[in-house]
Order: sequence, then structure tokens, then C-alpha cells
Amino acid sequence: MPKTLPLLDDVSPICCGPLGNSPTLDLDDAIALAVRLKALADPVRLQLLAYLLAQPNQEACTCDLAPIVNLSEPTVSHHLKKLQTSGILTKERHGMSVHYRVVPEAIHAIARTLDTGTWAQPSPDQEARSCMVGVS
Amino acid sequence: MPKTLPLLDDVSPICCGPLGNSPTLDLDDAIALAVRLKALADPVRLQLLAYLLAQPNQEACTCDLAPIVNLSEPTVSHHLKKLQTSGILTKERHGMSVHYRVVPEAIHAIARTLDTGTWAQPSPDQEARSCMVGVS
DNA sequence: CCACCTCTTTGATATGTGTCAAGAAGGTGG
DNA sequence: CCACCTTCTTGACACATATCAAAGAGGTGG
Repeated sequence: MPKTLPLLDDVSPICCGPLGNSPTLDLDDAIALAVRLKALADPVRLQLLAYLLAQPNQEACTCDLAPIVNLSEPTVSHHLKKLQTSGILTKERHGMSVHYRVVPEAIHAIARTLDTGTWAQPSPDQEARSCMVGVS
Repeated sequence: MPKTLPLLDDVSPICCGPLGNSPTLDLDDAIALAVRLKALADPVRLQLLAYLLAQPNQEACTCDLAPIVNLSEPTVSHHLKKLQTSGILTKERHGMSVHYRVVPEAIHAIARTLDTGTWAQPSPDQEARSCMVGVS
């Protein structure tokens, strides 16, 4: 079921035609993509992500991350959870501390999906869909 | 807002020490990027964008777009404005109607910025030391 | 000038989100 | 078992945002 864009046959010169009512991007797909973008669309989370990406193994624990953004630990924990449940970070316990690690493929997938050619021009092999895993 | 992506130039790999307060990604840059991502992080706006991208000239007017997402015109106007003020769409009057057009470079810029190599690896000196446990 | 069309703004409302303090949960070491 | 550390959850609050109806603003054509 390739989500072919239903390319309205009529772009009326005077606009406002009767217009076909089939949106180009399926609502569920739009929601799935929006969820991921929302996870990224926060200055704090972007800073956390940037810090993680700059680390050797692209990972760090909460106590290291909180001072980076000058926020309380519960707040940072909330942000990390959001990034984790969106598939952008993974979480792993090491003794007392918890290590969060970047999942680069997740970010790449989003970036690729955003690239106009990839998500608005469903090529034979629909790659875009694979990056929209379970939303919730 | 211009569509120049906020590129950071300074990374200080401090971690978990006495808490150096210089995050890897500058706060202003993080905010600038977050604003763009927020503009994209909405199912309705993604659908509008997908529809626009599928059009011959990647443009359409409000009255065509409203039925696509099954929302009132004021609401669609609100979304379009958000996309426009983020630099993702441009606006142009043609007689009675207003044409919104995609700015592909804006989307590409965001996608590129998201690509890890582009926004988190300005690393001239990448000697981030392991920051496991803070003694403090 | 006036009726009409398209689009935007305004006001109101409901929902979502970021933040913190306080306390709970999970784990370590005496 | 108890003291302690790290992390997460909960409750509360402020702020942002999505939505619509109604009215305004901009433009066309009798």
C-alpha cells in the first residue's frame, strides 16, 4: 500500500475548486512524524542532544546532563524520557546511574524524512514509513 | 527570521566537573533551531506542507488548503502564518487570493542541521574526558 | 458605492507542555 | 537493616498552542 500522493487533477485557475478531499500525507503518518519532531523541538532537548553527541560514546548520565542546561534533575529527567520514548535516546542502568545514549539512526531518519524528496515523493521503496515506528 | 541555520562554532567539552556552564549548543542557537522544528512539529502543518510540495509549483492558496485538512479557514491561516514566519513558506497575493509557496531550502537546511555530523561535530578539539561518576 | 469573495485578526476555550518542590523508587555499601 | 546516592514520579502551576465563531481587512466587479 504505497501511499501514492493523490495528485489532484485540477488546480483550478481561480483556485477554490471542488477539490479532492484526500490529503497527500496520511493523518496517522503526519502524527507519527510530528511526535518525533516535537521531541526535538525544544531548546533544552537540543542542548542535551548536542552534548550527548559530543561525548565519546554519545552517552552520559542524568547527573552530568542537569548542570549542562541549568535545570533541576526532575526536569531533565522529563526531557530525557521524552527523547527516549521517541526513540532518539536509549536508556541503560550502570550501577546507580543511568546512561542515556544517542540513536543516530533515529535522527538521520527524521532528517531524511524531512528532505522533501523523501517524504513528499514516496519513491518505490517507501523509506519514510520505516522511520515512523510505533507512536504510542 | 532568515533561513540561515544556526551553526555553532564553540564547543567546550566540560562534563560533570564543578559544572562548567557552557553547554555544547549555544542557547540562542538551540532556541532558533527549536523554533523551526516547532513549526514543523504539527500534523496539520505537515499535511499542508505535503500538499504544497505535491503541487506543480509547490504553492496553493488558503481556500484550497483548508479542505485538505478539514479545518476552518482561520485555523489554517494560523498554521500557514506559523510556517511563513518560520521561513518555511512564502506568501504572495494574487488578486483576491493568497498563494503560499514552499521554500525547499529552508526544509533542507533544517534536515541538514539535524544530521549529527553537521550540528554537533564542529569538534576541533574533541578531548571530552570520560565523566562517569562525579566525586562531588 | 455596494455586494461579494478571500483571507486574517480577535476573543474565548480547551488542551498540551515546561518547570519545580516534595517524595518515592531503585541501587550501593556499611 | 540503615544511611546514602542517583533517578524518577507526582502534584501544582504558569505558559503556550490549537481550534472555532464572529468580525475586520484587502481586493474584484457590478
